[in-house]
Amino acid sequence: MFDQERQNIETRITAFCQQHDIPLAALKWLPIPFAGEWGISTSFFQTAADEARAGRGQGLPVPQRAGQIAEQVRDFLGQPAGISRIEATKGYLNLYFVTGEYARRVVDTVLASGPDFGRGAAKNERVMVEYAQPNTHHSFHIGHFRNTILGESLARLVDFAGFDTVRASYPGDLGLGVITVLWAYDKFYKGREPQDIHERGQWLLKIYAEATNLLTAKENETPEETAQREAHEAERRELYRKWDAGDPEIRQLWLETREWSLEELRDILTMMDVKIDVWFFESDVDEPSKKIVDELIRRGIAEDERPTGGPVIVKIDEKLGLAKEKYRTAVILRSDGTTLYLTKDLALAGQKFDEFHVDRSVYVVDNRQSLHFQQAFAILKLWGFPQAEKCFHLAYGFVSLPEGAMSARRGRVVLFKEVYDEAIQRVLAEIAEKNPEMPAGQRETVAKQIGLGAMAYAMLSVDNNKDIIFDINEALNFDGRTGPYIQNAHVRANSILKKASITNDQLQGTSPNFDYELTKHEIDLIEQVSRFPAAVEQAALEYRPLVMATYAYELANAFHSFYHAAPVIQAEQADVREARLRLVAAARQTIANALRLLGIQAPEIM
RNA sequence: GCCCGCGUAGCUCAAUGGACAGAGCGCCUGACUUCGAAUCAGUAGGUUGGGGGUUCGAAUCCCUCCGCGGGUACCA
Repeated sequence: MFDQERQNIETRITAFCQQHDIPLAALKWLPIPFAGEWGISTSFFQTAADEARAGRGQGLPVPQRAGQIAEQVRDFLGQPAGISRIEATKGYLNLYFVTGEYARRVVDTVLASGPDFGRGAAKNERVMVEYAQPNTHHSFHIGHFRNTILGESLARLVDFAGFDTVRASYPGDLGLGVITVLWAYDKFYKGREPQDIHERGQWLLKIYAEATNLLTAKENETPEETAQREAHEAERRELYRKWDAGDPEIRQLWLETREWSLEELRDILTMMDVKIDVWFFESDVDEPSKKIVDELIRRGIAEDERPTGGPVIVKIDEKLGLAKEKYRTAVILRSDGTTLYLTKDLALAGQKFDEFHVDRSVYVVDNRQSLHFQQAFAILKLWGFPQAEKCFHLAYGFVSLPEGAMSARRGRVVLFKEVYDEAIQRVLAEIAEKNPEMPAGQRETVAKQIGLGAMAYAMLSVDNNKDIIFDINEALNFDGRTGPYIQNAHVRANSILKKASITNDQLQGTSPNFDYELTKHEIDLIEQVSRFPAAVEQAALEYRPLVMATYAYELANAFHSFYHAAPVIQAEQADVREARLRLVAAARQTIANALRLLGIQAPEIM
């Protein structure tokens, strides 16, 4: 936030080093890691080490020489504008800000920018984020939730950081799993579906588990059972054949049942406030992907082994001249001419580049598919797409249960909707206990905001490449490092401002005066607020919502501490009261912005 | 076999080359006639899986070993 001042000081340090023939290494600036004072810091270890290596050292050990340079620089800089004091210690140079002046500038900037505080400059690059890819004919489970909240948060981050952002969803709507549900529905359950869209989704899941059971060979089957199972299997195969041939009746049934799943998906996305820009279906890229295989064969990238009964393959390692097996050999078309997951992903990527002109493409998909994406990106590169370099698989650890992996086949899944309903119940109970005055009409809305906030934060506050063993009591914890903790900070800030009956216009009208002796808690809070733009930038460039999740907690924590330690409305001096009111407003705004980037709502009361 | 990921406090996790490895939960102490206690302040808890190396400086980078998970030619 104080780039200009930093620039000026950097220029002067560079000049000093040139004068004294010191080979200055690139300056890295960090916040001073000691609470209570506020400033920036850099060190001269690298410079001293470079100097020694070049044989130009003074014969001193590196740490000592670094300390010496730091002291000389301190003396040379004197008292720059906006800096209250400079300290050279243990090879580090610490620059402490004139707190009042910087505090005012931070708070002014936040209040003037409002919801745009922290927004990055336009990057002139288009990013597509692909997430929310559940299979149809199933229900949305807690693993899909991790995927969706991760993708949505990332999309909001890159958008806010200044990228032109396109949100894409790619539901899997074909394959044997889908056909299995169609078969069982048609044979046993036709017309008996529940009307509620979530009940219907769960019902489809039950049918799938049941059908899989019917089609799986058992130990000690009687001959009758075996015959029965084989008859079922033959029916399923026949159904697949008819679907593949485009049988109108089967296609109609397929579209109708697919729509049930999509209705459920859209409803959940609405609850999560996710707005997908582009829908790709696997079935849409099935045919186009076959043409790509032809092209890859023509250009000598793929090898067609079909004449000898084999599939179409790409020997990736060989094509790249790698000795060790890394990408291996990928099959891109079955020997019977039907497509694979990889085939369709090639076609999809082609569409993203050609039709949507994306510069970067991020795939939010679980880490079991890492090899798949490495192969896909390698083939795209061989195919000649320059954007292949900017394709990124955001792999995340899959969500499992204490009793093992979730399995739709076995019906062993934790559904998003079950957890969501439970979350609302728990929040309502909490409200009844903690805030009995809350009007009945508001409770449901607030319960949704808090319940979803807890669920989202539980997913986002863990690094994406870590597996999660889902525990509902952990996910719906409202104390400590959680979504509700951050939301509560927003509510408290809001409550103070409401009680002071101060309007936004009044807040913006005058500039706060922070010329009194600021407490440690005020300085900490202001520092956290000022860090927000950097946190946005880092999270977006590293594709890591976790960075924002961690930041949001630290900001809320600074606010809660401030809240207890520093009276606002009850401040004795009028100027302190005014300044703190504006600081509270700035904190409220920053918390709201941070929550928004995590896909979490910022409630007014709770 | 090979490839990828992970291993940090009792538990769940941060910190990805910088100053003393930080939080939450749990344990124990305190703070509500006070701007909302879904909160705050404090105590205790660590040879960062083992060993070696690079570096002024390593949880972080390199090598090696151990353990766990995932993947590994016609599933997605």
